[in-house]
Amino acid sequence: MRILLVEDDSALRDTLSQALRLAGYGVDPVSDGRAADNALAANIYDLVVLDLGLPYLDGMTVLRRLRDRKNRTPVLVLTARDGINERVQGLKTGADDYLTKPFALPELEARIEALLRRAAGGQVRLTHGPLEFDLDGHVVSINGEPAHFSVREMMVLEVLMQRAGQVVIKTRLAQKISNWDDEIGVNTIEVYIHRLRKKLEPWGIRIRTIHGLGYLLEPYAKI
Amino acid sequence: MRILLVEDDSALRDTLSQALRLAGYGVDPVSDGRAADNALAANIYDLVVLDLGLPYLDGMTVLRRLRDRKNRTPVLVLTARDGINERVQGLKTGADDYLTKPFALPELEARIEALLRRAAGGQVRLTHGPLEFDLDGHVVSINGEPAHFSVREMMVLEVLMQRAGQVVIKTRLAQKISNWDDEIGVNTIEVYIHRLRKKLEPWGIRIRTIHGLGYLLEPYAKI
DNA sequence: AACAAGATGAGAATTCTCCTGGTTGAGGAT
DNA sequence: ATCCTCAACCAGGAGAATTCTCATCTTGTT
Repeated sequence: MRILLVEDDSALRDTLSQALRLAGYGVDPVSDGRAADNALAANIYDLVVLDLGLPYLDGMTVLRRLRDRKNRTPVLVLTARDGINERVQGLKTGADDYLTKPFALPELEARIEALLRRAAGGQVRLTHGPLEFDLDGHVVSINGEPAHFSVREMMVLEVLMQRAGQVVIKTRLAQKISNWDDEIGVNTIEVYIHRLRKKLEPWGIRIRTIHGLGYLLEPYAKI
Repeated sequence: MRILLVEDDSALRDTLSQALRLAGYGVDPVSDGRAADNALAANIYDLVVLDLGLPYLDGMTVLRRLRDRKNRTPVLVLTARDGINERVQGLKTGADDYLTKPFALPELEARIEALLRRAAGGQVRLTHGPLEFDLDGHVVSINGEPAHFSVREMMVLEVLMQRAGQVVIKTRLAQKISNWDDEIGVNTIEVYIHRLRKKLEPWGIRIRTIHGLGYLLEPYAKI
């Protein structure tokens, strides 16, 4: 799997490319829009991670030029926290997903995986009784009815579902969900668990507390 | 199991190496990045505990150099909570786990165990007749039914099961359970043994007392 | 028998969880 | 711009569960 990484901040570029290599991808890091455009014209990539604020040639332009060449390579856009409009514009222009900085590295990896899966035609669903979680589309549904869950709620739920029947330690949950520059308190996790319970218990899906350790998604049993 | 401990604060280094030795690991403590780099080039370790703020050679660099040598030894990174962005960006890079200071010693030990298990491949299940203990998932079940055990009860049970049929000295149990600083009385162990017996004897699982020494999980025999 | 070691039940001390409510900040609507 | 809504996060206190000690009783050893 070959990824083109377009990011002008050199520290971040190094960090990301090393992380992605460790995750098993082949990474070509470039630092400006012109280099990205050239690389995309000359090579075939499985995915592009594209920062928007770039020297020489704007990220948005790179994306537009790519799509103009009828190239459907998945593109994951990185935007600054306050680049609200950019995001909307990016999705319109043909980005497949976006992530606002700062983001948690695991989340980037998760989204990359999801995009690659989608591109490969695969669809990944976690199910637990009447509960379904479409990781690609970030959609949760119960009994086929789409249900509303916030981003954080989904993150917690995803971890719990992936380890259903096993204890997930609270600090581990906190780490999975935190951004990379500050960790959230464990109390926050408790609040999300509380909210998830409110939404899930009416459907017979229970999250058990393991005192002193964490939480566990109980195996589903019909009532 | 051989652990390289890289920590420049001498007090913490001593504390940790002592604790890890008590937990049964072979520990090589070093105090700076250069020493760590040399040690890693010359020896094979099962795990590295790596502080990031180091003299002579930065912890992040040690890690990168290690990975550049295609060395996959698990690395657990320790970071200061206030050592904000600079390192925190890179710390998730190539580290297998990380822990922010200050941390509780039991948590460090738990994560070390988890990393070693993961490196050894696969999940660990202890079984003893109808009793099953999934260490990673922290789930104990009897005859397939999940059973409720408190954290401390699990700790004692784990040691007993790992050395089933052999005598476990009481102080070893006490030390497995004790926290950072304060030791607990021997009677406390007796209480937990008592509780375990109450839960296990109905299923024909017996813990024998070896007077003056400790306890022993009897080989399981059907009734 | 006399002493030491262990078992046991009860409860105090400690730790953990749950939940309410409030602050902040982003994004959308007016 | 300004207001509004909603998500994210944290603080704090009531209540719950666990941990651990103590006092007492039982068992084992010499």
